[in-house]
Amino acid sequence: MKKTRSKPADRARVTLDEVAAAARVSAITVSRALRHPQMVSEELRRRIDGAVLRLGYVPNIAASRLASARSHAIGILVPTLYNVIFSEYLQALHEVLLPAGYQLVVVNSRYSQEEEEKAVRTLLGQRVEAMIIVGVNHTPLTRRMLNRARIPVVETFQIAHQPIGLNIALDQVQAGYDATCFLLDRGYRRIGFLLGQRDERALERLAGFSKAMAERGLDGEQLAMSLPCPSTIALGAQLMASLHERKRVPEALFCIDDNLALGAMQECRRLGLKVPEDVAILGFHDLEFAACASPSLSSVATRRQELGTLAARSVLEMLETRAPLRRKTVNLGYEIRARESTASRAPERRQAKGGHPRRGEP
Amino acid sequence: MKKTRSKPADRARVTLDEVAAAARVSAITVSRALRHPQMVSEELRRRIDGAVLRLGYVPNIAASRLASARSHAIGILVPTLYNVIFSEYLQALHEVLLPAGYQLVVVNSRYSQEEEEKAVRTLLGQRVEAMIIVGVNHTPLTRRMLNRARIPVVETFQIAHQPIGLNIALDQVQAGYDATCFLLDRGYRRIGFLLGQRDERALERLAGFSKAMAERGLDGEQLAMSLPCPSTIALGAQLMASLHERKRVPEALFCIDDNLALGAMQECRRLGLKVPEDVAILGFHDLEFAACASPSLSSVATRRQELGTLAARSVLEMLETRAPLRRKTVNLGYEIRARESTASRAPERRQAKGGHPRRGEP
DNA sequence: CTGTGAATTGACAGCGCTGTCATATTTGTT
DNA sequence: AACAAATATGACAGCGCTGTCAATTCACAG
Repeated sequence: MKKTRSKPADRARVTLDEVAAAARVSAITVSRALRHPQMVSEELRRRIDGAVLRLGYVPNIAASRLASARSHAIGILVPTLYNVIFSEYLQALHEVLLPAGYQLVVVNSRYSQEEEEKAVRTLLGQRVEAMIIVGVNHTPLTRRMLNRARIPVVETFQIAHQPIGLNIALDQVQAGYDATCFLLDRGYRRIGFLLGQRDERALERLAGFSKAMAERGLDGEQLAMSLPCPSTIALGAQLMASLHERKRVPEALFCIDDNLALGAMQECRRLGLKVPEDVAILGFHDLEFAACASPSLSSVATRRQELGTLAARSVLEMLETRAPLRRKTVNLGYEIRARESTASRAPERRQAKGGHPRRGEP
Repeated sequence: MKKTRSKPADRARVTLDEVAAAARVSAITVSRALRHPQMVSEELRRRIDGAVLRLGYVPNIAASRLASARSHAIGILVPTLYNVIFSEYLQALHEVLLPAGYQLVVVNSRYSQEEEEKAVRTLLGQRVEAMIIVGVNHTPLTRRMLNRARIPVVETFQIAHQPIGLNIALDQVQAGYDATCFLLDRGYRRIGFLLGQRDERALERLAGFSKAMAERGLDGEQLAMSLPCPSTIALGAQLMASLHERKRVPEALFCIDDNLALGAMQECRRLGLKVPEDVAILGFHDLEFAACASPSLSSVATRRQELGTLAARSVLEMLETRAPLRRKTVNLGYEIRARESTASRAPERRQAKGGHPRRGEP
């Protein structure tokens, strides 16, 4: 068989050629036997499989990618792995994309556009065949690279004003607005807002909150309280404690997510504050524990698994039809789930409309 | 410059050659300018950087890996992404390995040895330079592949009886045993055990629990209750509800992790059961919310970030010193944190029996 | 002006695999 | 029996980059 493969025990790295030699066939036949078994005769297939097993051959993916100009990889960009939201979303992506024969390359950008840019460069360098990204705000260079790559790009979780490709999202600003109105409609006026780090999605929800408050002549920004930490149950407790300490416990608390909400609720119990009588609490995302918390936690249910599933399916479709540049926004919406933690305050005084511009400040 | 690069607008994929042509230098110089800028004169570097930017060049990593026989990638295997434990662990790995110039390829095996085998094959195919794996039980083929690969291998989270390479862990059986003794020492006798899916680590802790119970002539297995689901707060609530329904609420409950514990605690509140008076509850892992729960949750603190950090640092060291085959077990231990949820039942009778030595510390 | 060594730059040959097309080999058809 | 069609296998080139080593340039001492 052609040029004898050299290296004696070079690297313990068995190559296709060596397998071919062992099976007394050509390299290309081994390649075929592995990728398209039905194209090779039973006899050779057995010989080849035997040699593969015996030698412990593992194909070199770099070589394969280079030769075939196909990476079978899809780039996934998330801000952090340390958040159930994205775990669920990733899970959904896995579920659709792996069975379809794609490999996922997951990178976290740690909430930084600069890291995102680096990650995009890396992923494109790997010649990923598509890219699914959380978020819509990128550096100019990131946008340029993505546009030039001519691969399917999906931006998720936020509505894009200028989508690069497909955009599958929920309207975070509107969700923040609606959730706030939900509280306002139930008679709450002094409404606080709790958040952890001020990432894009948090800021959009906050903007919605502020807008709703402003419309009633209330100052939202003033009542927002944050610490630059991942939003955890412990942080919720801490923020609540801090509110209490400063005697700024509001009538209702809109938390950036259910973790903060649950933490706040637990701290309330500790402080002897009743939920919802003393403080109503509204979360976001409707995480698994919201419904079973005690009192059960009102929340804004989002469909992040569907976000993932839909993003993945769309990518698959675009990859098949080779129509990468579809620009379109799909809004998956959300749903406010009223539970015990936000029972109505006053006997429905929502028609009082104009509202009192009473500032929430003590 | 040499052989004119062909393709007109072939794939919008700019190659090194094209950059080289644009900058009027040789390809190898461009390669150097990008990888070792200090080896190239100021003048050329500027020209090259300009061309790179202008053309939007992104290096083809497959080609680079093939040519250099270095992947700069490290394979990471976890059973699931949907568990904070592993998120924290991954975070730690990222923190050490990325700054060192390595790329992480994270694969989840979904708690299946078969999937793990496939994943190992994939990762070795990518010629990862090291492998960090959660768990110690693998298929024979997986073990063989890992042994043959001659790369640093680290198994984590469980003590390996036959480590492939390095083993960084805590003794899960011992932890389960000690935690159970902790409850027994506080006077609890009817102790239940709650778990979700029966993964390796859960089973080891359960084994420790059963052993401790058996030593006192109590039947542990009988009191274990599980459902094959990821262990979540909601599942904890569900299991607790089910226990209550069947009138099998024990004196104390050892939960496989803090999620189940918190869920159980919340359900207790709902059912009007007092913690710890009616049921004591002990969790595992000391997740972020344990200390701030109300009542605060006793738990067995594990050091999964350190697991990650240590694993990553060791890999780095092995990669540098090229001493891949070190076989060794490092036991990081654990610590039982007694909080409100397991106040002593009887007036301190723990010294009654000198008890079982061995704190978790190595 | 020449020699020396350091600093730059380039030529060349693959890395291990797959796409393409050519070459057997077998089977079926008239 | 002769040929077409289908099937199975192989030869070859090259994917885009980097390791190696040679060639060139330059500064400076002798």
